[in-house]
Amino acid sequence: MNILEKITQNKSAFSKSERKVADVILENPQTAIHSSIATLAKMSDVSEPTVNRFCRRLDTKGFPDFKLHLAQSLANGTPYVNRHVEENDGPEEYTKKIFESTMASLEVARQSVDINTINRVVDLLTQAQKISFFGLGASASVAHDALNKFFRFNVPVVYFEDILMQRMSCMNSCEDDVVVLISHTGRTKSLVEIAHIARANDATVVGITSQNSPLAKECNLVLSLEVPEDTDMYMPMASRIAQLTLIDILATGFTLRRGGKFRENLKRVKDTLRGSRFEKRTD
Amino acid sequence: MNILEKITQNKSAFSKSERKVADVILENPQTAIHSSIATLAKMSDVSEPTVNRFCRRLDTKGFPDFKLHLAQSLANGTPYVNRHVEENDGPEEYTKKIFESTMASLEVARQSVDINTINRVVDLLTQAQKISFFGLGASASVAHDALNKFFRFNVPVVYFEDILMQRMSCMNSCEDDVVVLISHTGRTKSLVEIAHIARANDATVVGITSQNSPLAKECNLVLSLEVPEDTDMYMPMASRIAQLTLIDILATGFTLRRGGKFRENLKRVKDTLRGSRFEKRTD
DNA sequence: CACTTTTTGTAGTAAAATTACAACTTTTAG
DNA sequence: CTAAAAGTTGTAATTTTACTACAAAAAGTG
Repeated sequence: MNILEKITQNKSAFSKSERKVADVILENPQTAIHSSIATLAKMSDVSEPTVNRFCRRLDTKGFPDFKLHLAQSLANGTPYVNRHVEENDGPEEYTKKIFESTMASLEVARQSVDINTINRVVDLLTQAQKISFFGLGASASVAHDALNKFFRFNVPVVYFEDILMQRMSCMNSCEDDVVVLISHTGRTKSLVEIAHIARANDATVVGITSQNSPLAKECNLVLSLEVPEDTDMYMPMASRIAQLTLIDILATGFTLRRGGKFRENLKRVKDTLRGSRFEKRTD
Repeated sequence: MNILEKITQNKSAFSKSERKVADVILENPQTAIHSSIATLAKMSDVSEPTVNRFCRRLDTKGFPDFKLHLAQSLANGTPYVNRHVEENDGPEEYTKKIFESTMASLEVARQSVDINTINRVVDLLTQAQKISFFGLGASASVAHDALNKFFRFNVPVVYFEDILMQRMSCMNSCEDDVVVLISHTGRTKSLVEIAHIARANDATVVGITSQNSPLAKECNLVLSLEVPEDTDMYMPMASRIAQLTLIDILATGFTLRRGGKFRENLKRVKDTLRGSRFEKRTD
């Protein structure tokens, strides 16, 4: 239980002054653990007992105990909380916030992902005759990335941006074909339709989408990623990073399943790129 | 600096009573962090100042500070490390490793990134007449993603996969145009050439690449990301996640620079997508 | 607007940690 | 072997820190 996340979660349940304390701590947790209750109270512009009450509200025994929890959270490797970028943030602030939010989202994604489903999807992919990756909008670039990875495996892999091409491709799919559909919301109509078409043609449909969405319901298997999306910017950010990481995991699972010989093959694929590059100076 | 290891190491340098304290703490560190100096002194059968001196000898400010260090050491050590996937890893292991490696890489990227350059690139982008994003191979999907983001800003934005199209586009570029080139290695020949062409036509060239690479040398500005790439799989993984995060940062900086009215516009862009989606049930 | 409930701060109290100093060991040089 | 020096340890006083009780203020509620 990361106490920093706990603070952000319970933030709405706090009182006005308690929220002041929360803000100061989230802003600079490293300072917080090295401060006394008096200095922290002054920094937050509240009284000492308020700080104490704040600690108790987080199910700690008191201020020293709270500091211990905080210290552990910081050491835990997850000092990352999803904090929204604000109007007046300078480059330093928003850079920091975006990096941290991304890492926090990855942590959440990691915990929400189902290992068994991953294993089954890897199974399917290794046995597939043809693999298709489709996504629209922001998820298109994720599908694009998946193409780039699986293409190296010398498996027939398909990727289209055009929804008509996607439809036609699915129409021609058959058993032993795997169609991977990527959508954060899982509510993009044409993608749901594609899922339907693919299944009607006996292909196996895997969704990288959110649970219980219309798309998820059309899929044979769902790799759900419950990532809190930063909606302030009206752009998908954290969700597609999580999706990409999932693609990495599937690709890795794929290569591992194929064994050592297969990986030598991958090395050869990479080596053919050498001609297109400037040599690395070996100094 | 794990303090528990430090204790075992320095044990020989301790005095007799200090060693008693060390033993008690090593025996049961979990109890130690929840004890006061008095109880710990009693447990170790020494006086309170001895415990205090013991703490100081470990380069801590005193007993409370020592407890903080101890708490951090007990909190699972350092979880986010770049650990390579191995031959016999099961789904659980490689999933965990990939998530953690990705997060570790983001942490490294965050520290290596230069805020000033980000700020200057954001400056350039906001003032650009036309913005181009080009990348090849794995970086193509990053450029693709950038297109998706900047396209929403109602700025002329260009993206091509085809190197000939890329060349022609750069050939037609002029002052006030910004060309963003993405390449992990910075040694892809055709991308270096494109950089050269763009600069010859007075466009500003921004590289998202590694420092001191041939590409970096051709650029006006370089956003360098020193990310340790997992080469075991012969595929770019962590590097492109870092690149994408950088794109998020640039996009965010862009919107912030444009101010609040602009962001309402973004919301409208997002709202137009609604027709293409199934309604979210509000239950 | 009077009442209750919640929130917040003040002042006093208790506890914990630190310091100064003295007593006790251990070491070492003659 | 012993006396001075250096190092170690504990006692007691001091300071810092955290907590509690209670009252004032603010926010809800009928």
